[in-house]
Amino acid sequence: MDTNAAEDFFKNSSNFLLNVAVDNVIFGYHEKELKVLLQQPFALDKWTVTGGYIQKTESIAEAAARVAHMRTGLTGLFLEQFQSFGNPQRVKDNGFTAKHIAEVTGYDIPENSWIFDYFVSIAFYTLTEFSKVKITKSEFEAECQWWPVSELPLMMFDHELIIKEALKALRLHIAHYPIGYELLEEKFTLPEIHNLYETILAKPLDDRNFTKKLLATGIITKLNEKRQISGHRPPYLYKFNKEKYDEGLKSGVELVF
Amino acid sequence: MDTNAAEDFFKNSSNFLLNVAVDNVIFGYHEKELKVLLQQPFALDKWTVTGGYIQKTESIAEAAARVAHMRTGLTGLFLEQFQSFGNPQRVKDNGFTAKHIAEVTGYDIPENSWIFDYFVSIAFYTLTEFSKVKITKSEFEAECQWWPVSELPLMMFDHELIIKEALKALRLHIAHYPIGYELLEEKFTLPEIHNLYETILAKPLDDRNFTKKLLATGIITKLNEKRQISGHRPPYLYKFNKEKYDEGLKSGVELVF
DNA sequence: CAAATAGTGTCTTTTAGACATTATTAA
DNA sequence: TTAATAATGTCTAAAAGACACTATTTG
Repeated sequence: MDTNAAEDFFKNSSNFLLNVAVDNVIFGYHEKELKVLLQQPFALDKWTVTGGYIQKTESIAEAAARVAHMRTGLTGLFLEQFQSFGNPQRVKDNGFTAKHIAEVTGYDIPENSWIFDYFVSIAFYTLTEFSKVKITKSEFEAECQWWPVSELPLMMFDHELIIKEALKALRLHIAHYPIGYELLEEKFTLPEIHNLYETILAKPLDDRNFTKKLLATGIITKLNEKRQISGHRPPYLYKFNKEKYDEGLKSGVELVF
Repeated sequence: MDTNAAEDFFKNSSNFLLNVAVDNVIFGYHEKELKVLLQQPFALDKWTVTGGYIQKTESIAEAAARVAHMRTGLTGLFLEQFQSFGNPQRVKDNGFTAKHIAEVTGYDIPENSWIFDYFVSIAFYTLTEFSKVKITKSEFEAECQWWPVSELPLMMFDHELIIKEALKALRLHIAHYPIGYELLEEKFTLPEIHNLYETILAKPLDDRNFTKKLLATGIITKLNEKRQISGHRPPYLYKFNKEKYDEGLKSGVELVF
């Protein structure tokens, strides 16, 4: 998109739905930390979750997948719609004005551009493999990077609330469905998946009871290999039993910790 | 609204958000049956749940409450947002066209009226006292009445799916939060609340275990009165312990049956 | 053999679930 | 005394939760 095309974009929304958009809270797990992918629109000083407008030819789920793909390069993400946010004040921010954006970017944006309208946000969250994500920012973003959910930067609009609610939904989800397939390597150890659960739930889980319950579901299978780690006893590797895992996604697996 | 005002409404959406609306699945409980309030737009032959457009000055929750109040006369309803629905096909229906509506109603509606646009629906459900609802239909509806959820009429758009998903969400909700305050009279008997749970969950619940668990939560209190019913042993009356009930709404009460 | 972490079993308490008899009222 | 429905307790099985020692590797 060149500058003229970009400016046309702000004047004319003809390809997109008005007043409604999607936002994706993209979670990644890395080194015992839960992170979320944030972007900085127009080099403003606040951050937002990744999101985008809905094309007139696509469903809201398709829009969420398309937007997530643009930022991460990943397809086939498991996107879970968890809540919609809408009130006249939610996209008002003193940094998000035509004047300010023009100053920072040089774009000539009409004061009454549709992008400043009341937008209802249909919010999704997803879990992705941190290491496989190839972050691609759009021309409208200054930065796009991972942030630990426990140390978020200053957020624009109601996006801090959106992340909080996404986390709540994720923690509810984890009690009823298997998780981890998108977050761990193909082969992983019990301490690794144990850590993942502890990180997402933000509380310690007794290792004996955790292992007992997880193995009882049958969603993971022990391999005849160990991870090579020096200095102490090497842990066994496991992999997901994809059949049981997918069945659990459909019909539910109680894993209350 | 006179006819001119109505026709202006179809041409000009200026007070409302475009491409996004709210739909309310209003559940009522009556005589051991769970019912849902449906309306018949424009005297067409299909039914929809109650819904409406969002004003530019209100939040989506306020819109849902306003629309529900218009139909039922009730305020302070507990409206629970459970899912949003959006795809380009969802509001296409061969009965829902300018031509057909003009034939049935006499309104002169432009073929390209905004009401035929792609609309994302933010869906809520609520539980109300069947007997206290004073149904008020809008001028755009031929009928508005209760239907048993087990015997729905022919539904327009994706509204049958919306009701199914609302029921799913309600049944999930009932396992984690107290319910019934809006559905029963102030004083009620154990068999009555037992029946309510059986109806919503659509399965029989052992009366001894049901009573044991429900009483253990402390959300209901036994009164020193009995309901006068002739021909057999009269049941004791109970009322909700509003304090415990409200606390349960906030922090959750596990009542898994 | 010391350091570091992996791996595992038992006991207790709580909860869920199955199940049948007695109580009260009006006619 | 019969018909109708209300009220209630016990036993068993399963699950949750607390808890601590042994195993394996490297340096």
